[in-house]
Amino acid sequence: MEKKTADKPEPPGKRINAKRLAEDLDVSISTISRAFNKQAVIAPETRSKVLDYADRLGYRPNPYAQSLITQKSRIVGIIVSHLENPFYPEALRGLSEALREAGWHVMLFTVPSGETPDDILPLAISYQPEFVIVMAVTISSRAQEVAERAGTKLIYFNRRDPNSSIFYVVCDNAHGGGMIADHFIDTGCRRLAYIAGFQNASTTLDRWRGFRDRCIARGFADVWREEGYSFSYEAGYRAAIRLMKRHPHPDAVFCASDIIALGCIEAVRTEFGLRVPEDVSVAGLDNIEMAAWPSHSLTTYSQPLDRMIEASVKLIEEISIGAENETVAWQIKGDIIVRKSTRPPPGGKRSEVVPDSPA
Amino acid sequence: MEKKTADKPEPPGKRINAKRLAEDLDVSISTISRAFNKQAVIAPETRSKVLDYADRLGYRPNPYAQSLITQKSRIVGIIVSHLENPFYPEALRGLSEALREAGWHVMLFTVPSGETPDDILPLAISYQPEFVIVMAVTISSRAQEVAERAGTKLIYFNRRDPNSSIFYVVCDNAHGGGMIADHFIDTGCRRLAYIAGFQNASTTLDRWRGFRDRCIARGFADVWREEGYSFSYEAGYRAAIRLMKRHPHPDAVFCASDIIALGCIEAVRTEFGLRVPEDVSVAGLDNIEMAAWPSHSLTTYSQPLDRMIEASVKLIEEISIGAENETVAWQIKGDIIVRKSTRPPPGGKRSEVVPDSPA
DNA sequence: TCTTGAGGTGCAATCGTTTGCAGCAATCGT
DNA sequence: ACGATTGCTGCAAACGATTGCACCTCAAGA
Repeated sequence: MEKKTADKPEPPGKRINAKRLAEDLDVSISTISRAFNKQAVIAPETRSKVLDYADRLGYRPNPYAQSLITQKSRIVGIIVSHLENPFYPEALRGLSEALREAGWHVMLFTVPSGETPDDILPLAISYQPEFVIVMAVTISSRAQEVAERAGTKLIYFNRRDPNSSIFYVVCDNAHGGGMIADHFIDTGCRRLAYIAGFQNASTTLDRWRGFRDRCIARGFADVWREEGYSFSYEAGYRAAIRLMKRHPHPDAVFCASDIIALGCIEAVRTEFGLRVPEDVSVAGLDNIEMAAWPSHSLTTYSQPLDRMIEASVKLIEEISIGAENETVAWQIKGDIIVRKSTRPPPGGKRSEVVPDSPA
Repeated sequence: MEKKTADKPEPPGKRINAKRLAEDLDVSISTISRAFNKQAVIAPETRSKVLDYADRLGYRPNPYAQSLITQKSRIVGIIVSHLENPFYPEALRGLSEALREAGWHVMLFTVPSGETPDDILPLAISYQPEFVIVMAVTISSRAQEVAERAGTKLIYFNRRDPNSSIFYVVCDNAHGGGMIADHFIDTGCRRLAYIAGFQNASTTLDRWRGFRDRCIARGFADVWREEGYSFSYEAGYRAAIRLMKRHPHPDAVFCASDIIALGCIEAVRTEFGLRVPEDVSVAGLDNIEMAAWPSHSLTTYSQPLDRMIEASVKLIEEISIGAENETVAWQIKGDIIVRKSTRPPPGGKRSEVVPDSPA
């Protein structure tokens, strides 16, 4: 048997693999494999010998071979449909980083306008991710079956579907709606209105429910509702125009998202010549970064993004190691953030006194 | 040999594979494979028989086995570092959709603040994507070698590195700078300034070069330059404050990106009580969606995103099929879009007369 | 001295495809 | 009528890892 000296010159071509390392180091392929596997039994000095040499050669175990044999991909797919709403890039970034830290790879699937998540899901599962996070509208039950058959688990992020058993992570939207209602009423607003997003989105519904219920509870039974049909600046702009044509027009508008609220404010100002907040208070929900810009200074209810992300990753990790999980849903409370798009409280105090100038 | 009837009841467990189909249909595994491979020779009726049955069972070839044997992953990694700049979500969405249509899967890698693309690249190539699109700062030459050794090709998007041979796709930033300079000068501005982004980014440099050169060519030799240090609203806000403290203060500011321009406008208005565009013209470059909002109505130079994306995908496809490609770089011209953040031309005409109200 | 066990390593089967090559039946030209 | 061609299909060897099992060595205990 020919004795090999380690670190022999690169034979041309041929991607380097475990076999190559094994030959060079006079060990078996199994040993190479075990050196890379944390819980495998292997002599410490053997492991470091392998790892060092692998490092010099730039060797890493082939992920496809690994996935093939272990039936695990360490891939999480993310389906996102509305990147034009700044909340989603923020969420996407956070999720991507947190998943990466937890050792997952992220595969991205955007939903083109005109298509539904249902259309994309088959594609998303075609690479057999272990999980798919759906940051979008809901998935039909038929599509859910397809995913299940493929062995892919679905998780909703910022969505929930009361009719399905899909795990979800959301902020407490109803609580948010309630807080905004309180704030409006506490600051003397009386003609209250809501601008909705997508009609059937759980976010639209929950925020509306929380808002309206609190209004009713405090004696304001007829809250106006205007459909926005989507979560976008344009939607807010147009819905606000329709809404403000009422007589009397509302003096407080809760928008189903920050980006809707920004469109709403703009319409109120330019189309009706009204002042915000003197004539109309406007609040959103999300607390996107833009909301803090001085030009907007939007009162809003913050989605606790960090904790939502943390919960999502935790959920994935637990399901992944097979812990039969009783917590199928996370609903996390956020905080109201009062800025200058709503009337100041009677006392004149604001929760954020600083004029939000960039630090 | 036992005769199998097609469509037998699901044996429990066991992900279904080509072998299973082959047995059920009394053909070989090769035939199953060929049915899915467009250019394989196979009798049309055999193919449709296989495909139909596969469809009923929900079978799809295992991508890991495919990648393993073919040494191709059909995966494109995208490294993006600044999702808070709305240009990148827009670009990301477009790229993601175009790549998907071309049959590629997209793996997303975000660069956490405090880390560089160099830190992320090893991770990005660990899943052996065939390409990695870098929408971020530049990659060191050491990291480039690592990628090359792993067989992954790098492509810059909206970046270029004159010192490397990495393929890139950018818009004609220098042309953009020149167009803005012309516009400023044509509309009577005389004290011209530039707010930079990241100091060493090619975008910062090229836009500056185009802008300054044209200014000089037209007789305005001393163009002021203020560092922004990053492409963000806050950076623009702060840089504008420093810039406007000059005496005399500038009457036209070209910002290295739209998002910087928005911050700049806000600072000019709130910190100095000046009017835009009456006292100061402000222009950006990118033409992000927000730039068209009535509240901003930003004059800018549009990045031809669609064509840049098209070029990127074409580049990838061509390299992928081994066409030795002479076009290693795409530099695509955009258009100036005059809105209301800059003084109107003497004639009073604007290229966009419509007040940009959401359609 | 012999047995036992622990620690470490190698063998070989396996994951689910692709693809060059060989084989075989049917068709064609002469 | 017969060899050549064409059109399909199957065989079997990869691809590059993981892992249960067997085996070997050496130290400790009896």
